[in-house]
Amino acid sequence: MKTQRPCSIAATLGVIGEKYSVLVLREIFFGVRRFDAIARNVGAPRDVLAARLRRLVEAGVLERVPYNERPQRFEYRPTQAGQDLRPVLLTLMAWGDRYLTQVPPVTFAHDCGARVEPVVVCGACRREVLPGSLTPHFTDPEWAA
Amino acid sequence: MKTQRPCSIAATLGVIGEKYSVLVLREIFFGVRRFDAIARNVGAPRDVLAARLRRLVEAGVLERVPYNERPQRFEYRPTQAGQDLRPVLLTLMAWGDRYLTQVPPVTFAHDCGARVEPVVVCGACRREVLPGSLTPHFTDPEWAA
DNA sequence: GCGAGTAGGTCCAGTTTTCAAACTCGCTGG
DNA sequence: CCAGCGAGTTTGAAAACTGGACCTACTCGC
Repeated sequence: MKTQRPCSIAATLGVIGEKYSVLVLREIFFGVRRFDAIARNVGAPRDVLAARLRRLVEAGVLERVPYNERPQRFEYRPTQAGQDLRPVLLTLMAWGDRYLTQVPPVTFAHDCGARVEPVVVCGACRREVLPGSLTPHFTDPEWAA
Repeated sequence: MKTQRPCSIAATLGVIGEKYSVLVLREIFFGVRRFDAIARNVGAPRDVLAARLRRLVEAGVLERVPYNERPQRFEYRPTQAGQDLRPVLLTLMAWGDRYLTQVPPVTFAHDCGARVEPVVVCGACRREVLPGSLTPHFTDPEWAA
């Protein structure tokens, strides 16, 4: 690949950026853990799904654990790193709900009773991160914007 | 494409899920607005970049506005819908910073003075959305997990 | 006026991915 | 014995991506 700006967004996309990877994670978060069920729900070709699962396991996002000996059968579970991708899926879902659908196909109820509308806040001050409120700082000045 | 679960995540990926689309948005958020500069920074082939920009404009995420007549020159600006994708990029970046890099290549200072560590909270109760705290509800029972 | 440079693309041929369907392997249940 | 399931692998054709060359329309320095 050509040279590109060093960036954690690009790095993350190197793990979950290929087609279907995020949808696989969605199924995992819904509790779907078996190859055939994931294939059905995401609509991916089986060879592509096999490749994505391998990649996600290799990257430490999923774990491949046997649930049956003879014949050997495996299921896929999220690791802690996998769990920590949940915010990414929630923000993707929130945007789609707002701009692409009339009726959200899936909603989440939060513990507090409300339907979850995820909001991204600054971990320090707990206020919402608004467009103008951020100043980037580049570690490598060669790539400063 | 095969049938797949109806889902706002998939819908959103239909807009920004192709290779380079998210990196284009990253550049836009850094304030980079011109074709050549975006091409350099994301490392995409120029024809692919042209296709991505067309798609993002068509989807209402970016606007193509002239900044020069004779010769006609255009720049790309985020719409409100585009701005609202910022949380997606922030959560992607946060995950990469945590799991894939030692030194974050880019950090953001928030208005409050702190380095931003984005946290996703429930819009209603303002508490962090934790793994076990969500219950999915499916509009179409055929696709319930 | 002439060549070089800039900006925003398009076009091309070669490589890589993706696709849908068919097939394999090891079992289980009737 | 035969059918079926689960988890993949194989196959051959279609689609997407790749890096680079090229095109158009200017502007600048000489």
